[in-house]
Amino acid sequence: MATNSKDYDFRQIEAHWQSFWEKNQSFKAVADPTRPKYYILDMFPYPSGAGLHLGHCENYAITDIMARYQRARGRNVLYPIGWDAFGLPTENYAVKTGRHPADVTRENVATFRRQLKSFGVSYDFGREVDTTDPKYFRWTQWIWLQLFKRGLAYVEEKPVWWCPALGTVLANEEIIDGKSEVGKHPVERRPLRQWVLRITAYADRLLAGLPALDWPDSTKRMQAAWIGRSEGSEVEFDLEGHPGLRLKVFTTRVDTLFGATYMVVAPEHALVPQLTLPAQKPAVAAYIRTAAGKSDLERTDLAKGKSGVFTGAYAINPVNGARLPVWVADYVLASYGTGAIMAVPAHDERDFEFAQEYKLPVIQVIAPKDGQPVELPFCTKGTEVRLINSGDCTGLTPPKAKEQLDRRFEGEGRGRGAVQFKLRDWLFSRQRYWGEPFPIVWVSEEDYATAVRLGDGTLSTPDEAVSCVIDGVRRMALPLPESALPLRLPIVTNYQPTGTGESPLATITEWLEIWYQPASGSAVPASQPPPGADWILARRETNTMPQWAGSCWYYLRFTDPTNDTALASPEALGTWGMPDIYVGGAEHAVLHLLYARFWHMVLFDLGVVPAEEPFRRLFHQGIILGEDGEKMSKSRGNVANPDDFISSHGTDTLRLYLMFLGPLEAMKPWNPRGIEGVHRFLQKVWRECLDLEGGVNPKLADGAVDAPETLRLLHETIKKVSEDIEGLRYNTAISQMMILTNALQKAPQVSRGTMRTFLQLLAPFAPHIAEELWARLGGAASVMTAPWPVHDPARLAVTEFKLVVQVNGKHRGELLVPADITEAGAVALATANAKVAPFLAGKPVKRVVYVPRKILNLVVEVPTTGNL
RNA sequence: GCCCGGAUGGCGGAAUUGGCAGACGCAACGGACUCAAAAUCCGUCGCCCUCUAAAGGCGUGGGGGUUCGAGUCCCCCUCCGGGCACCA
Repeated sequence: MATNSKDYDFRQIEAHWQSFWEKNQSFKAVADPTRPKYYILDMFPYPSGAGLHLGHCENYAITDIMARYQRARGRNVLYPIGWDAFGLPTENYAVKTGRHPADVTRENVATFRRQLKSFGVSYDFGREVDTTDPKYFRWTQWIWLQLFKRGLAYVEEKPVWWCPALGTVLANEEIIDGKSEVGKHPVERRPLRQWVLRITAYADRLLAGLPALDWPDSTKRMQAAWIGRSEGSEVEFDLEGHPGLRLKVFTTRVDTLFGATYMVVAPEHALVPQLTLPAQKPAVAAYIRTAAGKSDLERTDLAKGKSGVFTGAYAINPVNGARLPVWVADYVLASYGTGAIMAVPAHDERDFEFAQEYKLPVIQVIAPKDGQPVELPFCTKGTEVRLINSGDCTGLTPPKAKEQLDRRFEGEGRGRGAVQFKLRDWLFSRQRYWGEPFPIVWVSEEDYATAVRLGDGTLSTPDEAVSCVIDGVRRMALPLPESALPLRLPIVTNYQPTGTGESPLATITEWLEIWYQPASGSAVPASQPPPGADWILARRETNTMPQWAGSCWYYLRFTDPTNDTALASPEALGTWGMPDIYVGGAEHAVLHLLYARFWHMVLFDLGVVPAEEPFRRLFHQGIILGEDGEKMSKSRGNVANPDDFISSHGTDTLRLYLMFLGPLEAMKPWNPRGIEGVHRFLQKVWRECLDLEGGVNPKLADGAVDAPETLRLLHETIKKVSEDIEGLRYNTAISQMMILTNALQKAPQVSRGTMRTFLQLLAPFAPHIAEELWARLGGAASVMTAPWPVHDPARLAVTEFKLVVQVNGKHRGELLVPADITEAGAVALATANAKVAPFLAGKPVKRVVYVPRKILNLVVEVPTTGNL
């Protein structure tokens, strides 16, 4: 079964075992109710033309080691891989070359698959999924229909980030410092019709689920901050001269209401036109125009200072009747809260800055309990401060005052306690070709009503129809019947952006303008005669879904990748469930992980998945930097290519070295010289197993026995390697294996069993050499099928230990003492010790600190002589 | 500005609950083997003082503290990395 190479010929050996695994389908995951399952997931790779880089290798080595370990532990492991293949780079490449993105994708995937196999990763390639495969995106579209049906998808004409250079709309997260993340092009605002998902409806649950997750704390904190839950109050202010009209604000400091000296509304606030006095109209209009033209970067640039303009209107403070001038200023965001605030400059830094700029009054209403004067703005709240100058609230603590005011306003129908979130709804469309088409058509109101009536509940229509105005006509979004999925992309010959903001799909008239049969979802071009009476004129949606869509649920598909009646069967979901561990970069801490949790919760509510949270345990591997300590990038020329190392040192060496570099979660620089060290380690393992002719090393002869120290070290190593794999501390597991190897090398003889046990420990990390040596030492079948060794606690027992003796906390000597020595016995030995005694001479021992098995610290009087 | 994480030999790192700082590896140096080199093996390898050694002193970014004892805990500061950034 093994090769016959005399020396460590890793090229031959690695190829041999890779084909062995392939032939034996060693990694095929088959449901098996007799064994506990273990589902290991990598973050979904985008198959770029550049191929696998070291970051991928790090990620996949981590999970592969876990997968091989869990298999050896008897778990039924599901360890799949697939391709998040929609997306901009491929489309951009197609634009440049005129080739179909699907062809480009196929080639890139083939490269990735070949590289992964040469890396020796134990994926079940039989379960590959590809987001661009209609069999897959059929279910992406299906999930979207469920969101649509539940009223979680809607259309809005909204100003979005438009990048002229890319010819596309970008999401906020794709813009870094006011430039496109891809290519660093300038961006501008442009209103376009967009699909939006109502993720805010799940804000509370997305936040509430976080604490129970076994995720890095920093990631949980980032998600919590992104969701941004904030408790406060809503208060409605009457407006002078506008009976019946009220201005509603959200504030977290309703307790400072007596200190409000003006109001601010966002430039986009709906009441601005109504409130602005004729004399102020030109100034306000000019201000709003300027604000609209500003980029988010300019608007949020804190260094620029605050600007605003007075509308001429006054609001009335409900607690004291004070007249509060209403200003328009862009430091108040239309998209948060009610888009309007009460300004309390004494107790808010932003309001204070604005009040200084425009000479508005500042009234202090919060003071320290002890009445000490403070510098304004004074933003402290809590129970150490009291209200002043606040009418009947004077003397209360802020929490008490909030309670009292909320209750009072609720009684008056003018306010209430309220919660706001920073989280915004999710902009879920792109004006691109290479994405999932939306499974809806736009139809007239009459046709919509008829279709819904005849559909009799079979269509996934929401309670409240989604509509928009296209070319001046009101159109309704009519979902395709589920039986008509997938809705495929039409073949186009030109992938260029239209430049109007619409996707290239808008130029395919034959596909776009159709006669449509609502019951079947069938379509023919509108240029032809209608096939029947129940066919209606319709227009397709030209937006496509963003890349996030396919990656929101792929982990479910892996459990049942070829199912064509459901996204996955309940049985498959029952067998494999959710990933037991999910490994990928921290750059996805917020968006991908939040979006996927959102979809998952919706699917949970639908009864499709059995758990509310998709990813119970999450791990982020650290970034591998270039040799220069900078991020690897082509422009810096510091990119290390995994293929080079695989051909020069073998994949076992590369895997082992990547894992040995340092803690898996740490950011660490790549040092190509260090790879020699682990390569030498594997060479040494080879030599300890085999002689120069490739036969079994004579020191492993039948009847060879291990020294007791060797056995103890072996069991220590079993324990440490097992625990370190579980805890993802691979670097220390590897050093422990090196320590054992060094000891085996020095031992005159080693039992065959000990060596084989060691090879089992090595196998998850360096599987090819472990298989080879295991077979050459007479191991049965494959090393992977041997059950994982278990350490024997009795072997770890020691009869003696080294006791460190300190005097006044300083290391003064060490003694080899029996394991069961008493404190008195230890003190007696220590005081008699030649190294320790001089430090005790003539000084009585004041105190003895004895930590069994560790240290003995004798505390004596320190002579307090004046001179040193 | 706010919230996190980090700083240990020439280098990557170890020390998981306060108990021998520097495991393991790289680099370097000395030796063995060799005609020679590579490979391999044996050894040295934090800094200072010292002819060498013995012995000692100092030492985990800086300063202070708690403790018999601090890389580890507390307070202050510096630098590096990540995230958020007018969210009322």
